[in-house]
Amino acid sequence: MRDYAALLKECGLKATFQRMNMLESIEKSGHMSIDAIYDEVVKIHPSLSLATVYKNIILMVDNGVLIEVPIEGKKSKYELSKEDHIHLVCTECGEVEDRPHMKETDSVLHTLTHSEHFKLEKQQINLYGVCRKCQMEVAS
Amino acid sequence: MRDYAALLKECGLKATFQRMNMLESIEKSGHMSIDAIYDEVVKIHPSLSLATVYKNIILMVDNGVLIEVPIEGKKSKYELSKEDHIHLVCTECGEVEDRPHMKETDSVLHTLTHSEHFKLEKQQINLYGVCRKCQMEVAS
DNA sequence: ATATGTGCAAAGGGTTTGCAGATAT
DNA sequence: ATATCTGCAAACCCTTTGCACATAT
Repeated sequence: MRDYAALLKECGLKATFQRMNMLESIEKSGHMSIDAIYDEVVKIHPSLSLATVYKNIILMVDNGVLIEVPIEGKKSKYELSKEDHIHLVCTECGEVEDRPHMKETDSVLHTLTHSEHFKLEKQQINLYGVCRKCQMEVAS
Repeated sequence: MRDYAALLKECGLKATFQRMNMLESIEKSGHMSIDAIYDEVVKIHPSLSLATVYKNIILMVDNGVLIEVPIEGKKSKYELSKEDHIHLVCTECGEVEDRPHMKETDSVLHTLTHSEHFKLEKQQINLYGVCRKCQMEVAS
């Protein structure tokens, strides 16, 4: 659990309770949609407005505090910024899990983009499939 | 240029002019948003409805004729189904280019998911950055 | 003290839906 | 001939915006 207040202030954003609670929920869950964030934080802040959540998501993505994870056929989820990693997206339950980004893959992709004269800024690897838990549930 | 009529009939979809023109536009362009598809096809079919485009996109994605390419901060684009490949997404002009999927990467990802007991269905590698053309324009 | 942020309500835009007429098979 | 598809218009979100009040610094 990080120092959310410091994280926000570094970007010139005020450390409001709304924002800190949003970050805490997101970090705890890992990856959340905007609705899920609102549902979670409104429990603590009954006066929270969905508009505030939208505004803050945009601000925090623009400032690099959050990362958007676009997902096929669904709404984007958001996660705290961290070093490159791979997403395992379960097509059954919708859960997203992180896995360490692998050096072999990384170097291959850098070589590819370098030879293309493509100025690589960010990579996003999403693997879609059925997670262990959902496989077991189907079996039972 | 494929046989769009056959492609559609294989899925049990009727080969209408609207659908075939959509597929032709998408294949020609490579990757298109829904709006772009509508703008292109309505030139040929002035009576085309945006609702028809939406309905057909959903149908063709569900039937595996099209693939959705979700993109950070933007609306999804759609491409014809083809074997796995990498997307280079230009953050300046928004263009998406395909690159062959690399065997090294592929085997690493399969190893990873296998060891996780994650039943891999589909992989999606998006590399965001500035394409060659946009780099040159900034320079000039 | 003041620039920012929040909440509300309204506006805006994208997407979906229902239905009657048209079309592919 | 008939199941499917299209186009239209309305409905339905989700998301954004403007503004007055509240809050962090």
